[in-house]
Amino acid sequence: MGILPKQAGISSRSKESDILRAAAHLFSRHGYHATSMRDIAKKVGMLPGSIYYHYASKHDLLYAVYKQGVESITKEVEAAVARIKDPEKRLRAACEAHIGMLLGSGYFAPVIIRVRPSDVKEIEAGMIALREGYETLFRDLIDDVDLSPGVDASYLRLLLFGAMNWAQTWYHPKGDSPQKIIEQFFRILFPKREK
Amino acid sequence: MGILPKQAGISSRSKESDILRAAAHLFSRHGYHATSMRDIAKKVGMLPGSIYYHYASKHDLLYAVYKQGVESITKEVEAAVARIKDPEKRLRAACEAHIGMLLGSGYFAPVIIRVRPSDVKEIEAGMIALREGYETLFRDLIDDVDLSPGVDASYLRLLLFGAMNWAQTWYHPKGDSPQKIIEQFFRILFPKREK
DNA sequence: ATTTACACCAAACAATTGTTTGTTATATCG
DNA sequence: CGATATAACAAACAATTGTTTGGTGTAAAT
Repeated sequence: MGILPKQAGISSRSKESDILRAAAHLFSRHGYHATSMRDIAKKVGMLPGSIYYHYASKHDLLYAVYKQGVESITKEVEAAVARIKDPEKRLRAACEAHIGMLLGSGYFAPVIIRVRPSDVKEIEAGMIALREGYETLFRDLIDDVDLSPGVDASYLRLLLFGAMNWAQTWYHPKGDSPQKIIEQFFRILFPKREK
Repeated sequence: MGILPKQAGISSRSKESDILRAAAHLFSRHGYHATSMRDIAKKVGMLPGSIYYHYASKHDLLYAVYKQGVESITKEVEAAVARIKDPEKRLRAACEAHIGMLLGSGYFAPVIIRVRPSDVKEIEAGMIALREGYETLFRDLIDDVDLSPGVDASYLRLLLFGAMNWAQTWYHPKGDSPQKIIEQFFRILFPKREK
């Protein structure tokens, strides 16, 4: 014991990442409770019990997916914000990245919206912690924006978050793109005076 | 041990409405798949199989709950809007009613947000139809409002709906009241010029 | 060549799921 | 009263759930 597992070559010796991807796909599409371990195993092409070699339980697997979802969307938002100075443009770039991750082709980020922490009590606290860490990003971004008098920053964040996250329920790839959606939202929230 | 005394008289004719209420409560709190027929039966104080005397299946029961949820929130919104002439005030009253029903003490309306049509394919079409009928209400209300140039009415509706519905995930009774929430939202969306 | 650790298979486990069947108690009505 | 409809119980059903256990093949390490 004590020897770290050798990473032998690049070959796909383990299906761990496939399991994670398949789980993310199914969790994001059908939710946690409507997805069975057999569904996941079938998608990967292995037997249900084999998943337990990599993950101790179903909610452990969800937590791994959820964590990767938060990390990926965090990374994307931070990258989008970098190099931009103007606070409002920073917020807008962050929103474009956020909604892009939620509505895009990836499967991990959508899970953090689709699956509610209260759905899985065993890991509820952990999910909330991850989600709050991510939301802090937006808290900071909004704090830097010059808001109209009387506008509460917290409520602006909740409004914006709600609008974006809810898009998951009505968005269709054939409709407007995520960027177009944010453009429309910002046209409403930050109207530019005629020049 | 208690053999319940037979209650002669008007009171307990049928437990159908109790079933509906219990189902609404559990569906709104835990979602559809995380709620079992046994959970519902237990809450009502009857055996699981007895539910099937009143409802043919679990998704039939959900549909009944969902329908009553839509009907109740529709009724409340229409009542709130009546007698008000000013389009913006009408929209605001509607929103207050909407979010009041979602965050209030009732259990039916929250179900239409908590349970997604895609969660239950057997009744997906029916749920979508009900939901769209309700959203038409807001479509009409927003159409009457004088919007800033460049603001798309559809996107305003989606933004508003998203913000309100998402409140279900962060609202806490100890925090601001539903009315206060709408006040903040409207302060952001419809800023009043200084007079 | 033998051992060892890895990654999975094969099969079962107990528990829970939605649902069905047959029966029974009660209230209403002719 | 007896007949009938209502509304529930009691018990089981087959299927599915998350999970466990022991075995197996393979590739690397000794």
